[in-house]
Amino acid sequence: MMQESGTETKSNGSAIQNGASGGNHLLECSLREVRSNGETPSVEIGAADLAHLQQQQVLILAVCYARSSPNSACYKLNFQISFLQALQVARQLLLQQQQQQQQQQQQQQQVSGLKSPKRNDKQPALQVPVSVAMMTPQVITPQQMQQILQQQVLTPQQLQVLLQQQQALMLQQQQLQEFYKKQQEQLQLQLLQQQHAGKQPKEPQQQQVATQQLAFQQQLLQMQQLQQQHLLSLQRQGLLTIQPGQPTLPLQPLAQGMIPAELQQLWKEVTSSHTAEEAASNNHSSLDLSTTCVSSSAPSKTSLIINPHASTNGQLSVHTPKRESLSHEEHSHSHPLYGHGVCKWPGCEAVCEDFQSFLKHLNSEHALDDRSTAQCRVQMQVVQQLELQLAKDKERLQAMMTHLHVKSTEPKATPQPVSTELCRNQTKPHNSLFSCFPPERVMRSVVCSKVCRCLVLVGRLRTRPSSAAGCVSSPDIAQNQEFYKNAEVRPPFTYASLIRQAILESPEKQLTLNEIYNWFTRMFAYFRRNAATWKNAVRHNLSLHKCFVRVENVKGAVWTVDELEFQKRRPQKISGNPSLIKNIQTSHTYCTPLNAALQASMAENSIPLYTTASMGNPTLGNLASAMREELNGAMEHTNSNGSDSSPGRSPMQAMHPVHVKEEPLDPDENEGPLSLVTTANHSPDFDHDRDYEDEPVNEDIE
DNA sequence: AGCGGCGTAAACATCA
DNA sequence: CTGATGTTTACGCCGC
Repeated sequence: MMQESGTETKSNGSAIQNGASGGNHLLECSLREVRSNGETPSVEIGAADLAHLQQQQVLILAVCYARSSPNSACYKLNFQISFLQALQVARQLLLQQQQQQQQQQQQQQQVSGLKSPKRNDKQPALQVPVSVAMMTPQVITPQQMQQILQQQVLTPQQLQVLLQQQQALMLQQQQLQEFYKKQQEQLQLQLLQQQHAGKQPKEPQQQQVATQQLAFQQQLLQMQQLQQQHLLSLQRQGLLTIQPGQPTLPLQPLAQGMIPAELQQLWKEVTSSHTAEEAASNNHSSLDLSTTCVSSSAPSKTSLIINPHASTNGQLSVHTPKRESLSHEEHSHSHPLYGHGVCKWPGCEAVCEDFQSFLKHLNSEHALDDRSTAQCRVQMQVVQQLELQLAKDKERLQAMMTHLHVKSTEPKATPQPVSTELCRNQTKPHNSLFSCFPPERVMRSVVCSKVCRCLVLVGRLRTRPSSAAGCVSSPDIAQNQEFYKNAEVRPPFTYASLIRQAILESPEKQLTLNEIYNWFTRMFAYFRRNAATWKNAVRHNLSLHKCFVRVENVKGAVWTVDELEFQKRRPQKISGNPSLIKNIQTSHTYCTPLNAALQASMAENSIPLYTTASMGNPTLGNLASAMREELNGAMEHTNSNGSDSSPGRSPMQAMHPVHVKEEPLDPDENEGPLSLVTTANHSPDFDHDRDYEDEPVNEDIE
């Protein structure tokens, strides 16, 4: 996500830069025009002209910005910010210019016929706004980034509203711009006439221009008020957070760059809270993403604050007593973790009668510990995935509309990240394994709870798709299938179970080794790297386990599954963990794979936390929330050593008997998860499977 | 602490 | 000789 937004920022920046350079060119040309128009123009005219052109330039920048990459949600808000900043700059320019004009008029009236005094304010008037305007798209301030990040949780409806409002504002702005342009032309004409025709000021015209300027200024004021209302409206909707001490129009922090530490902090803050207050008061704390999240006890909106200097016992020290004294009534209604008398901490839902009790609950139940940290991370991933999902769905919508309304045109071939490319490939026929499922499996999955529904399909990779007419799979099912397909998260299943699944999915219930390889790489993004390692493991498992039988075939050797041996292979005991049993009972099994999946995800991301490589693929919100829910229960049993992110094995084996009882229709279920210990000698190479990349794998076609 | 399951690494053999 | 395939052993981690 960060990479994506960074790219957008970069592209937007270049777009603006182009616009800026174009604006400079325009400015120079206009200057030449003015100069070539006659005699040496007066400085006053030059300054006014410059200011005018600067304003135009700023507006051009905003328009260029607006049209640079219209697909991105980030972009829209980014543009909103830049647009308003540009407007602010334009307004300042206008006021400045009007002051100059007023001075000029006064001087002309008072000292008629005299040459205007030279001013040296030409350079500042030229340079400062331009530099500010050019800086705007290049340097994303922390506040902007926060707004951008927060904005990414918008619903499509909100985005639509935002876009409409933005367009309305742009329309008004354009009208104002035209009006102002005309006015400026008049003014120029008038001044030139004054210069050429003599030293007699023409009062009526000047008064008319002054009146127009006044009207324009009022209009601009209204415009600004409208924008402020717009911002307030956004703020009210929770789309924007404006710091109390900050001007409504975020002009001031333009010169601030975004150092990585700030980005990290912002990311954490945004993903853990909905306010920028703490960012303002804690912007000194640079931090590492590997540090743990801290559950805040502050009564402010901020629920999670990252501060490496904070004490690690959960008693947060970052919030000030002053903030503590903020009215609870004000925050109780907007605390993201409290609503309707229920703690909104993911998976908690503890009933808190009032805000005070909620705070107590928050401090006691959600203090800094392994569980809260893990939940925080999961929440971050959830947000991340939702953002990606939103972007993907928007792209889909665009493609659908394009397809339905512009049938003849070819779909745009926009450059996509590898992950997105893979996602698109899923729609190809040979990758339709997960898009269609036998109806009975779909029905069975519907019976399960939300949590389990994700896991059933994630865990037991589906069999062949039925005919096209039988494709009744719901979107979330297909999406769930796509999770491991796209996210480089280690699947929570053993090699043996995966091999078995691959073989059983084949029409002949037999696969060659290479076909097994291909199945792995096709179904799991995780297995598209470190091929030597996992392929060795596959071979090792095939040889090791008696359940895999090598059969000499005409085409060579194929591998089959001895189901009896496979069932015999695992010890079947359900012991110990009461909460595990509870989980099994309450969730109709299949939940432990989720736990393992979650932990796998965490382990995967704990080293390069939230890299695009590991998380840069869309996945399901429900899976993520399921992971959260599962974590709430599962984390209770993990040891308290936070440094150990290796999942250990969830007791899938223990669940097996229960599962068989509850779902007798399904003989193939999950087994023990893959050991998710991330070994240190994992080579960082990206050894993509050649088979996967070179040939359109389709073992299903016999 | 020991056991068993599992993943990983590696050595080795066989074969095309 | 090389690479794919298959077998085996060793080791460490983890849960029980």
